[in-house]
Amino acid sequence: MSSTDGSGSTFFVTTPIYYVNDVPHVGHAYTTLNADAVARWHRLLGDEVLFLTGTDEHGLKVQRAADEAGLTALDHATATSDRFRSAWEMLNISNDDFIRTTEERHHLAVQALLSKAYDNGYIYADTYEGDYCVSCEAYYVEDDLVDGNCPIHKRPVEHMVEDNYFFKLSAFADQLTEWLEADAHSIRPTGYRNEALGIVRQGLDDVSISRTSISWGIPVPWDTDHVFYVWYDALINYATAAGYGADDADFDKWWPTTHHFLGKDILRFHGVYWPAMLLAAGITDLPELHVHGFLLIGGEKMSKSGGVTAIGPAEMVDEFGVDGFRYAMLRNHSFGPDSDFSYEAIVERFNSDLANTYGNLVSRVATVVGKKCGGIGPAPDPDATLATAARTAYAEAATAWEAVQPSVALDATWRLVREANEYLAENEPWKMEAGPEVDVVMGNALEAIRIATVMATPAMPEATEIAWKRIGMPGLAAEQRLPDAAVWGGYPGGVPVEVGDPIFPRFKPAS
RNA sequence: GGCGACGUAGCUCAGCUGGUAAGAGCGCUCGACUCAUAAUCGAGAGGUCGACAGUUCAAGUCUGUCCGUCGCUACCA
Repeated sequence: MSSTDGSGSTFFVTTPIYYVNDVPHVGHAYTTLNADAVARWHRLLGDEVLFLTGTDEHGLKVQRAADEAGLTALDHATATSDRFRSAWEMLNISNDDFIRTTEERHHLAVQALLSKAYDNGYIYADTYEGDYCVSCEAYYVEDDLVDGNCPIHKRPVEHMVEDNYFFKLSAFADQLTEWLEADAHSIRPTGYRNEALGIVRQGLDDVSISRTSISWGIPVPWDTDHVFYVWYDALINYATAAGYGADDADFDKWWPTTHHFLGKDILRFHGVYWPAMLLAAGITDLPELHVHGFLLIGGEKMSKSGGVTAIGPAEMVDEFGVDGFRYAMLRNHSFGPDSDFSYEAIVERFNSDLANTYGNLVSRVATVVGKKCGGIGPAPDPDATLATAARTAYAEAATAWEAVQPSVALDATWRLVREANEYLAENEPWKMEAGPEVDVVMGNALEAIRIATVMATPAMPEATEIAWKRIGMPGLAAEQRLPDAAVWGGYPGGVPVEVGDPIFPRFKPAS
């Protein structure tokens, strides 16, 4: 199940598929960046990685938005889907696949998977009558309504009577409980696993999974008057991309190593409904979930309905650069709990960690090598004291990445960078005469930079390549293979070191 | 109402199954250095670990109550 031994395991990692009616914001970026960083770490380990993101495009809300815009639902979905695609390109997201739920391959997989559940007796027809909120695309019981309005959108509900297909969620309570209790890695961090257990314990009702009132969806194959309700088509995207129903060998290869990244708001769907659907279809390998909290602004939730201004990733990238933004997002927020997002915190982080500690280290080392070593980076000393720091940093970072704690991993990585700065202060190579003594000091500093740079590539794919070239390393930092590349002594020596402009110029707020 | 999370230095947070004299980064003060991006290095100040009670030889670390903040309770990461 775990795939971090670096021996060519597979690793399938996903983000949620984002609803096309949304505009990409910092929250979407947060989930996606964490998944991306973990995907990149696994590539460093030599794992074969399949990293999936995409867009969720069915449902009445999309259809109505398209009507308003005077477009077909598909054209509208395409236009909005592209906003996510370009946002992820801008953020250097290394997804291997981008799925759209409107794609043929997805329709086939959904129909195949749910047909299987139907054949297995877990889907049945029934009539549903109730008050329906179009915005939610959900029924409400009277107790939930606020003055006859939808409690979320505060708009009138519509009374509807529908023949629906229902998923026998109630049949899976025991299996879900067993899975959650037996597998400590089923849902992490643990708090969210407990929440999922709580949901199951509170009792599971069967859920309606089809609609006759809309056509913008995936037809129910055994009754084409119906389309599947958007959530039940959406979740299946993960299976689609892994090859479900299309390529059994592919599916068998990827599915056992599935890791879903998601925010806590959709824990119910991913931690309860989705595993039950898989079980209903006879798939007993259940995914691992990595659940994170919300980014808060001034302690308040950031969302449309929360009324807090949503911030676009593009403006953050304009301010801090792609890698500055990526690093700050990963380093400032512990993966799991809610945490405060602030511009000031990013500025602090950028200046402290990137400009002062890492960027400045590269600059000062390059300059001294230029002056004392003729611009040629010397080889490190195999027994340098810094070697211990490097070993510790790698061990801690590797553990943290494995546990999906990027902030911890980067903290560990930066300890090595700080120790390199300390090492220089202790040895004062700029005071020495050119010769073997300086060479050893500078070789060690360069080696520390090399190792830290490899370890930082998941967070900063561009800047690390610049640093990699500066210190004269051939190839790409991202092409290195861990753990070997983190072993002390990999810096070859005898290669040219270039001074260049600061990689991260210190940030001065516009004000 | 139900379920849950959180409350540790000015700020953001680490502190696993209880046991060396409570930690890190940032910020602040002082000092050093001058290779470097007004960067770096060192030293220091600063906390009765939300409150109360309990369990224990021993509690941020377990139990209970309370106070405070927040979230979820079908569809916004």
